[in-house]
Amino acid sequence: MEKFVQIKEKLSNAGLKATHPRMVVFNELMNSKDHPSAEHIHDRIKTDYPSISLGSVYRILDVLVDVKLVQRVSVRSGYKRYDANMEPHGHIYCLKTDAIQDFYDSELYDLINDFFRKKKLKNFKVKEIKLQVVGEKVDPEVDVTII
Amino acid sequence: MEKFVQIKEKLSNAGLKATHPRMVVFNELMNSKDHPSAEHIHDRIKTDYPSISLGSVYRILDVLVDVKLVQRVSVRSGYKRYDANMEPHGHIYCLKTDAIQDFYDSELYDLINDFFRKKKLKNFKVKEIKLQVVGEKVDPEVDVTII
DNA sequence: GTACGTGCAAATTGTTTGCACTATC
DNA sequence: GATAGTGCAAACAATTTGCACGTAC
Repeated sequence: MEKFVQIKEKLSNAGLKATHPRMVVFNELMNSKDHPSAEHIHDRIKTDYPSISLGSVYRILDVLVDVKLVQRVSVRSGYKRYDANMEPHGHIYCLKTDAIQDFYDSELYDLINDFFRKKKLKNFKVKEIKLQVVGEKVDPEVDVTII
Repeated sequence: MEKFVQIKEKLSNAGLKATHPRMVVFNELMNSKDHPSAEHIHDRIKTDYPSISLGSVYRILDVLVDVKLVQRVSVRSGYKRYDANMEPHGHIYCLKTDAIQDFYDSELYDLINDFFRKKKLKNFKVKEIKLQVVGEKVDPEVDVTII
């Protein structure tokens, strides 16, 4: 699996065995920008790797989340969705299509971080600040863009 | 059910029949500040109203969300949680205890709203902006406070 | 009285787990 | 070769649904 060299390294660095199923799942998630669920990922990879089981996909996603190579995105939908992008960013969630799109804006992130640097939360250790913009795409086929 | 007069009115105004189960569920949620799940609510009200079924609690919460008397809060947990507070506010989520606490700060909300007034999202109609502060309580027994 | 809501139980959906086997280190 | 990971199927948990009965308007 020559094409998985970087992925292999990431897994090893995280202290995980670089197994074939893990590389395939992680690779698929890194190449997806639509924040798929475990079932989505399973569907997509089983063409190339038919023997992979859904249970393993669930287990693999759990360990990837544990070692912080991947994060979960929580939205209204009744299932968990995943994101291999670990840079600080927000999510745009479309109620109509259930689509989740990444949203970057360092200016806004600075604003929010500055805020939490001034106002402190007592009795709480902040790990992460999640920002979700909920609404509806006008044209469901097209991505949202920022002007 | 004299104590439910205001609730009765809210339901009627929303175009819903003011049934006993609906009033009991809505009342319970309004008196909870811990963002309970359907099962939590069912457990809490069945002392006073033993005949109520869990299925009905689910259905009632769904219609209350539909008419915007109640909102869903999405966090990591594997179940849906509800909030009868419809004022704009954020949520503090504790990874250790699974507790959700409301978080008000008009200054921060102004900041974020100003931001989205300037930078527009193309092809997207924003309905709501959700802010979630994820982390861990130091003392799990005590609420988080803002300084 | 009628249309909508409810209780109950069964069905569905998403996720987790136990166990025998396999592959990585 | 030891240990941790996988496939498979069964178990579980949260939520939804069909249907006969009940209740608000």
